[in-house]
Amino acid sequence: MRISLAKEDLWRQFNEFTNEMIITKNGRNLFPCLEFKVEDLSPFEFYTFTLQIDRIDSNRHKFQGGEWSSNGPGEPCGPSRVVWHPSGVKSGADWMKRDVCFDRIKLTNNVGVTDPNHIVLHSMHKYAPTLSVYQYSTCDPNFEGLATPVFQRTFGSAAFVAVTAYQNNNVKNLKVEKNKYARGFRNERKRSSSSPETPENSAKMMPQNPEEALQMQQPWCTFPYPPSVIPGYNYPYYGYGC
Amino acid sequence: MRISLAKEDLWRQFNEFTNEMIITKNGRNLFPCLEFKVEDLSPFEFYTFTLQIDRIDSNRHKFQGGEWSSNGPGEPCGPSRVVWHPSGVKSGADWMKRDVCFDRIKLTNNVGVTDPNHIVLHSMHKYAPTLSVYQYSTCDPNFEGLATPVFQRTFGSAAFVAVTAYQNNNVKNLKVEKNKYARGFRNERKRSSSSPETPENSAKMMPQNPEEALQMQQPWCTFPYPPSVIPGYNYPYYGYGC
DNA sequence: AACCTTACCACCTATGTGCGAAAT
DNA sequence: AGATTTCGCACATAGGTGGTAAGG
Repeated sequence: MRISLAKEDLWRQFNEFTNEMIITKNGRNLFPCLEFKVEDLSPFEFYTFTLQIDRIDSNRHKFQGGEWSSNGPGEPCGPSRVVWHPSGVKSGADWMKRDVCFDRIKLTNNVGVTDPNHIVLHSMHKYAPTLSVYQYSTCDPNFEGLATPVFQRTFGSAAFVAVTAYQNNNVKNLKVEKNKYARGFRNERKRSSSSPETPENSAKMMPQNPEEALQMQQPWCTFPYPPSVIPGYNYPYYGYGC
Repeated sequence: MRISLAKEDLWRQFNEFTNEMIITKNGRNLFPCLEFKVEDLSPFEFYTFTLQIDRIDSNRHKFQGGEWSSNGPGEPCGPSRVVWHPSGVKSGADWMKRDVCFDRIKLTNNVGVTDPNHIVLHSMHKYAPTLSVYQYSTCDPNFEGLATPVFQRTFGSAAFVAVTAYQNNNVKNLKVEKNKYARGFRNERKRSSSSPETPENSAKMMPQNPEEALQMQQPWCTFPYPPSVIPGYNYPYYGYGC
């Protein structure tokens, strides 16, 4: 089983500035989208994919003088919400047909939300996504018990600070440049998005060396909930609305 | 198991004029949407839903002098394309949570289409949708053999003539009035959509009496393909695209 | 001619962006 | 006083309508 973050080059560009993700009351998409390239599953075994977004340190952070630094102790970590991939239980052959994409996930700071695709985060705290893969030799719904993932990894190259407004103009410019929905802001000024505004605000969170980066792919605290395929219990509702 | 057509009142209004559905090369939505109210399934049994659109007579039709009449023999009937509901195999409890809606189906006259949600119809021929329900006591993928539906009904109140342009202004006006995407055409003229333009072009296809209508809910010719839950074979691809 | 089909169009709905003033 | 959050906004993408003129 080989699983890697898709659009890794784009993620790396954001990560070099320390990535930021907007959180709003009604929920905001991640950009880039969380998407994974999946290879070498067993074609006739069955799998489910879940994603959670874990805190990667214990601090609150601030952006000052062009760089991120600690701003005292952070909020306590609660359990991370586990989001099932909407496709539910599928064969390995089916999963490998295309990248596994969690593009319905939205980030929010509204603790009251009920939408299972919304993930509540604390602003000015650091996070990274964790992908878990569970395997079943059948999709028999009578399956009981708690599964242990056959694969689990936290992707440090997709780490970010949750914010309610962009702090680093380099990150903002790169979002405007790469996200098609922000096209309306591209030619407002002669943008210098590829050249950092201040030289010192790059590469604060992740080491440039990919080998070192791999060492960092561990969340600071996690409370994973193993998925169950018992219908109605923690079952993914990504309905096909009507 | 009780299954009925949702939005029946709206369907009835169209049916009184003889309903029409536009077909295009790239595929056109049905309006109203095919949607079914489902009650009294066994909560812990598993079900799949399929829909097909069957010819309900053997003729070609024409709209002349404000009414539909036969226009000679119709095209030969091929097998109706069976469209799985995108939710695949779900428990009765899950299915009953909301109406079962086939809103991704599109109608086309392009025989070369590959999209599994596109249904190819002949213009100027009459059709009605048939819903089939299959039941499984498990969603074990090793299940083999051809299933017999536990429920199957052709809904005559949702019958229509496939057309490339609306023939009956009463139908067109009702579509404009009821479909939110046609709002731009509502105030072009003082519309009289509720009052038929010609008195004689109503109620040609379905009897007004609900009891008689029930007798008509049989397709003229069908070639249903029972669904299989073997992955990869005729498996619904309503992906969660990315 | 008469009938039917096609391609492009204006006008909708719905939703994803960052902006910037105002509120907290 | 300063940092952070909220809200309405203009401007994008994406896609669903029937109209209309031209084509078959």
